[in-house]
Amino acid sequence: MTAVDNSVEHRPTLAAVAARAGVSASTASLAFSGTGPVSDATRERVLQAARELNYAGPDPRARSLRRGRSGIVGVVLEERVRDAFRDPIKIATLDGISEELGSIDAGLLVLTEVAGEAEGDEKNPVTLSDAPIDGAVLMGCSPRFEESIATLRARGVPVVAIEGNPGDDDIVMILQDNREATRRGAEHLKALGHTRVAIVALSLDRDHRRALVTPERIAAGTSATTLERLAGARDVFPDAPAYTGAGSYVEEGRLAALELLSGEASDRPTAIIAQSDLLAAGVIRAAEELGIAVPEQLSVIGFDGVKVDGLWPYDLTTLVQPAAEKGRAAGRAVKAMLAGNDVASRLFTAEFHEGNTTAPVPVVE
Amino acid sequence: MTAVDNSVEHRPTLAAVAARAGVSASTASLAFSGTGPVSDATRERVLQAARELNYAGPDPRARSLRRGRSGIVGVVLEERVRDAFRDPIKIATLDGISEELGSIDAGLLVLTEVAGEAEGDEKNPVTLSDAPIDGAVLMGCSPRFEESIATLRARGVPVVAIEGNPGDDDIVMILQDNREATRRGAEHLKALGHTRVAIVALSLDRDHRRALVTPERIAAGTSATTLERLAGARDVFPDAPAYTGAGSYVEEGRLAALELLSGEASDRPTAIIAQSDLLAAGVIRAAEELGIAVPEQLSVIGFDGVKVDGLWPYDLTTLVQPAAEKGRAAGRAVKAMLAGNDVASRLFTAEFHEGNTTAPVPVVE
DNA sequence: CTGAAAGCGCTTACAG
DNA sequence: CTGAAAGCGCTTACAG
Repeated sequence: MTAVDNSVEHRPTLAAVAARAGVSASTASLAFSGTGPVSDATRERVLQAARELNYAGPDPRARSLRRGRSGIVGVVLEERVRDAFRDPIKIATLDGISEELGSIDAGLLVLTEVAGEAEGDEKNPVTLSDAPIDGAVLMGCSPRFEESIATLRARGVPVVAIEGNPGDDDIVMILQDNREATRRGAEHLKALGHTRVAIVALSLDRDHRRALVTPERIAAGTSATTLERLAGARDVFPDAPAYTGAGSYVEEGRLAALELLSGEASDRPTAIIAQSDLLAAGVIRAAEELGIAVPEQLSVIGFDGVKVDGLWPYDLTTLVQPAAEKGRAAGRAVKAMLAGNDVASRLFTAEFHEGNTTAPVPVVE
Repeated sequence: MTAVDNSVEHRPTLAAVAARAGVSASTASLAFSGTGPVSDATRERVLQAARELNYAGPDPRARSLRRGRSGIVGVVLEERVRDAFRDPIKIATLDGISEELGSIDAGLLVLTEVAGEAEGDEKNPVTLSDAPIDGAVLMGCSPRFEESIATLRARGVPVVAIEGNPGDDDIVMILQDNREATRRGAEHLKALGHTRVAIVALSLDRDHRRALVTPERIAAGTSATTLERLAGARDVFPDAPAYTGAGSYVEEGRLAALELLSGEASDRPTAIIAQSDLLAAGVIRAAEELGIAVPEQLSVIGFDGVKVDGLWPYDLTTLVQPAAEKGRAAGRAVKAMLAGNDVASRLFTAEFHEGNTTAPVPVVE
């Protein structure tokens, strides 16, 4: 393999370009930024000089210092990249943010709250506390949430939180009607005659345990999203047993469903409310394995409205949350805050989608 | 919802902190950076003053200008965020990059080559040509590849390309033995007695067509990865028909396999080589639908070695590529280049994994 | 261990 | 339309 030379050459500066073009630095600057009035002839002379010197344009570092803006918005993930990006909702949200932040969808600095052993590390000084960001979007609530906000606040960086714990702070939030939406889904099941309903839940906290949900676990739960959706389901089915998966994955849904569907046909649930579409897909897989027909013998309902790849021929009954729109709203909120405007929090509504995975409760003969 | 006040306050400066602590700016700077020797008493005085003034630390923008480094590395995607992140290999690679770039896995600026209508846009000046990045990793080859490299080169930004077209430029590359690895997989099938083998391929170009592969399409193909894997399969099975999916998704694999498996049992393929694990998962789904048992009646082999969520009980026979390691290598390469070292390109090897989706060719009775 | 000075490369009022 | 000047906030040799 060829070794490539990467000696750091001396980059030319705007001053050098200006000198060669025979104009002042101010004029050269104007020629590049397109601000202020410059005669075509002069601009051309400057650009020509730049070409000759192989000058690629103003140094963004200097520009940010002078302008007091870097043009970069941080996206703070609560887990490492690999985990965060397995969640299609997070990706859709990220996509929405980037879309709003510039049609070139650029300028997103990915940061994580996974600090810890960062100390003895090499010098990568880009952390929440010293990244050159103009604003930040916090994705999801987490134990470090408060800390992150405090850090950012102290730096004067505007913050928007997506699905944080409401009332955490007087911070701009992008929220979701998790409880109400789940309740709507549950009512759909009720209307179909279901009474034996079980819940496959997301993680209640950072432990990511696979286990039955108990009142103790609920009391200790830290994930607002999980708790809200759980409450919504139990608004309609107060006694529905719930089992948490170790994450929002098909395989976790499958494992949870295998637990919940293990009983006799006569007393196993006739419907399962999953807290995400991926979990719901796993529930369907488990049902297939056990020879339980969906939706004839088991109704399944999800949450998210993402197209689960490979789920065909099922069209999942679910609550479609406007993930990309939430991202765009977050992006817009950051922009507005940067413009110095007051910004209000927003509550989004998930829409019920009736697919082909729910049906009337089977008649017992 | 409450509106939050975000008036941009006047942030204190290091100079203000120094003044309050009764020391020079130099000393205050030292107190924060931990470089140079400062007496404990002095440092404490500085930090105290900072606390009193609510100073959160040196401004990263000024620091980058002075140091000539921003601490940020750009990751250039060839498509928009939402598409790039549906590929588990890209995510694993990204994770490897971020891991290497700092254990806090921070400092990754996501950029895309999707320019186009960026002109009339609001001022988000963060593009490939003016992002404050110290280095860049190009993820995947693309038509704009050359252009991106040129832009970055002109700026003096060190570039590492993952799976670009080799020989594109004298650029540092992280490559993969796509052809040889696929050939190894094909030879495994041959050893099992298979002769009627078909290929489900990734996209050949940006068209993302679902169609049979023809010599013309190969000649016009721009995706090195697809072409290399195709060549590897045909090294062993020169006449194997190939069908391209519109992307690396389970559903695309399913559709392609439905085409390829449509014939009579007596002349349909007994084995399918898929160019990604997601495609392979789709092939398995299609086989299930058609009542073709895997691996008894159809052997399926993938590429990537990602755990496809929800594929249980299948353990896919595949070529495991070291995606995270490739990312780490890219990260390390960028770091080395920033340190002024010469860096060589690297070629990675995918390892054959024999799962339970391949078996001897069925006996025809 | 501490301070005075220079300067990173640009942009932006301000004059003309 | 163009230029001279100041300064964004910091860090880094260099002296002491």
